[in-house]
Amino acid sequence: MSDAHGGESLLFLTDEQLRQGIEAMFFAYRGFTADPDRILEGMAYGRAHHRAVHFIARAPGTTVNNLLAILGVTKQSLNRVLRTLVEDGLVESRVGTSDKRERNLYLTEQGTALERKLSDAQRSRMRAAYRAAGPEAVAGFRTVLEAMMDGEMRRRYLRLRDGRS
Amino acid sequence: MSDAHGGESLLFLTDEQLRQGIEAMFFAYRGFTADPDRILEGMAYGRAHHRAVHFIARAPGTTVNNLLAILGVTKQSLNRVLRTLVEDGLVESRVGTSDKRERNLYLTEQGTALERKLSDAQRSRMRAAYRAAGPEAVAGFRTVLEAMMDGEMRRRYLRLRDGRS
DNA sequence: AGCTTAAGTCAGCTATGTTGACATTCCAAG
DNA sequence: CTTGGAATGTCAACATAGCTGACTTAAGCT
Repeated sequence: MSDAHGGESLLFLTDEQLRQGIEAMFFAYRGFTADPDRILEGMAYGRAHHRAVHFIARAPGTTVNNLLAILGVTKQSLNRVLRTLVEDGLVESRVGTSDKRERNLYLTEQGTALERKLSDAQRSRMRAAYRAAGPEAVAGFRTVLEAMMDGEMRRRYLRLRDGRS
Repeated sequence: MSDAHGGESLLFLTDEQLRQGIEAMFFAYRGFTADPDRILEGMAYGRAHHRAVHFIARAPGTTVNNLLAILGVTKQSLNRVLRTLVEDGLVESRVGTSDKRERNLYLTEQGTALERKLSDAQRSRMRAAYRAAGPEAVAGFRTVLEAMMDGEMRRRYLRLRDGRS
């Protein structure tokens, strides 16, 4: 238990420190989603559309099933979002080539434009935070976040990150 | 646009790095809320109840208005949550002493029990992540999160953190 | 041929957020 | 003392985004 942090105080593991971390996550996540949310309000879209568009941009040609697993929602929930995106011409759904039961999802030019707009806003805040915090803080930030993920989600995250999608 | 990666260690500011940070936030937040969510499902409560109970435990006697500002929701939305908590005997709402228009909110014994259960689960994951990442990573984690908050929320967070609540 | 899988759909439910309108209570300023 | 405004609470109506369950269609596999 009391492992070798070589004389380190373990003060960062007190309940008080943990609670501060919890609250930091809560408030930071609000900031994290604030800018895209602002862009989306007034459009007929919400955070769910943002997430779908993000991961389609991230892995073009991804299947519905894969997206379901990444987003962790039911197909009914995703389908509602996806349908509006396809109807509005932001997403294209092509019948799979090898397996025709599958649908491969792609952003249209219009979809790409929206994705870029949302992503620019979110990256811009991220960049400001990273710049203010410095490279070492950023490395620590990533390390803790990865340790906080559920096992299944961590695997998905790493696979995406390392391009083994 | 074509931001100079001027040969230097600004590698952590590339769009690719920022995107990875964004996805890390997304997946980590899922883990962050997973354990309390699991406890709450089946009870008549949800994440909104958890948040209310958390911040009442954090600052006993807080007013409804203060809670509204911290949670960033409308009073109607909070009121629905608060009402069920009061009806179920988890939260006590006392008329303010100096200003009788205000209501001061406190957890009952029962409310404290639920809060502890939720908080234990959430802290436990946090502790595991902190332990795995080490003190320096934790410091960086906190630094980046704070830099990511909106100004108003950062002020609230710091006030809570430093006990100037 | 028959089972499984991928996707999509319909119906209905829940949780959590939103506006808008309004009542009550109380403090404070004219 | 009255009036105006602030803090709180309530009611109604609605939107978003999640859920379950039941079902269809088409395609692939054994």
